[in-house]
Amino acid sequence: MGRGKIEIKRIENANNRVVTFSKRRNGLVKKAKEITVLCDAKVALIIFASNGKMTDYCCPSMDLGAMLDQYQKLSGKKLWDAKHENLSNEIDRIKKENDSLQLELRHLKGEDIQSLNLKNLMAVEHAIEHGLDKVRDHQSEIIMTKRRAVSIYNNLYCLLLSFQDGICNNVHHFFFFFFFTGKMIVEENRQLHFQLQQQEMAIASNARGLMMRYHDGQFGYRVQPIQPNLQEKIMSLVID
Amino acid sequence: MGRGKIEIKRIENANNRVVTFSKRRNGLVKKAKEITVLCDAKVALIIFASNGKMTDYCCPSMDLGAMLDQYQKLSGKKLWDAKHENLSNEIDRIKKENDSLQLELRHLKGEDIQSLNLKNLMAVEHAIEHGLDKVRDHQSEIIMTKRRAVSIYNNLYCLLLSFQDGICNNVHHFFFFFFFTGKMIVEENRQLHFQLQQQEMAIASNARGLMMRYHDGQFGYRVQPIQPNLQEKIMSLVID
DNA sequence: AACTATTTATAAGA
DNA sequence: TTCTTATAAATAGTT
Repeated sequence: MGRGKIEIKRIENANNRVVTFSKRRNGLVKKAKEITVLCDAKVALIIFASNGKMTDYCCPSMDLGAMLDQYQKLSGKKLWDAKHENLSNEIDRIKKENDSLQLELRHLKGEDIQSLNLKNLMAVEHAIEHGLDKVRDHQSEIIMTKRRAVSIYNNLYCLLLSFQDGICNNVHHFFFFFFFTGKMIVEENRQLHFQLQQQEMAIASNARGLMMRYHDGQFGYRVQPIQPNLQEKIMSLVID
Repeated sequence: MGRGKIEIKRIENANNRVVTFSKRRNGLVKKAKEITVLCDAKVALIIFASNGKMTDYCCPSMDLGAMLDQYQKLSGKKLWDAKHENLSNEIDRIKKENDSLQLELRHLKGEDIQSLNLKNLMAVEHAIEHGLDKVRDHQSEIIMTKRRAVSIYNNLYCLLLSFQDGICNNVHHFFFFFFFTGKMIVEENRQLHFQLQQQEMAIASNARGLMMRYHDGQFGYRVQPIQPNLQEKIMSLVID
């Protein structure tokens, strides 16, 4: 269809090739539109020129996504389902992991244990006991740390009192100690105040655990002032 | 291009429409192939007939998936990325859930508790204690059940002995009891045998927990034969 | 981008 | 569906 017949093979002349592409591309899209209208057909057409420029046509009655869904169904070929499948598998894998974590968690909380046999029950018990030990160790650590901090205040306060009482009358020594440790202590005081406040709240809302161990003598501690009647003053120093 | 000019509008005659579709579909595919070869173009073409039948063409130099990837890039339209994104979000959500479960689990096992304050520690401790109570309750339940089962055997065996010893000389009574309970007991015996075997394995591999409680007298139990020297015989009856 | 000689596609009929 | 054929449409080469 033209001045001369042409063989269907790559057009070597670049200019001719581009011109022919343009003409035939228009023809192709026109024919696609025509068959759509004439025959109730659904057509999707994507054309890339060799320079990368794209032209596309999709029938108005169905969007490209739906066309491609249908294509996958009818052809059995997978376009994006492969990628989807990977993600879906990942989801399944994580969900299973999740379930097993949840089951383990419930077991440790003593839930859903009806199905466990004695051996498994004992393993769970062992894990729980181990956890309980560790948690209590850490509680005791925290409390010991606080006790040590309170000690520092105790010592500092006693130093202050000994200065007031004239026991330490070397002003130089006193200020040396006071200024070099004071800054650190002010900061510590602030933190300690916060921690004690938290502890009080904790005790108020969940008194049982700590009280039990307090009475056991396991973690109980008291500030031990060098001068017995100073305890209240020291505590107010710590807390304010 | 035909015997007569036609308007580009739906062909009402169904037969003509189908014939025209067939002809034009072939023409469309042929032209798609030609432009591919002549002009180095990349073409993808999907055609659905009104009856649902599909025809497709894709240039040999690029598969449809790659064509569509390119289409998405150049057009900015999303074909499957939206679905993709949903799945990715789902994965993120589940992973977060997973992390929080894992953290809770580690806390219950006494791991990663350095960052917990005293209040949280006490909540964890409380959860652990509660779980431990439940697990031990269930252990004790299992063991009580076994003890009851062993009791039945004990009674049965004693009945048997009393018959042998002539204490119960009413054959009718004996067989009445024996046959009506025998079938049930044989089945129970089999299950009990299995459970005890498991228990032995559990004890062998994790002796500590049970032994401790055994010595505490918390769960310990013994078969109490009515005739003292029968204990070994009864146990072998139960186990074999 | 237009022109036009020619090829190609296809509508209608068989 | 396929073949035939008259005719419309597409387009290759030219301007």
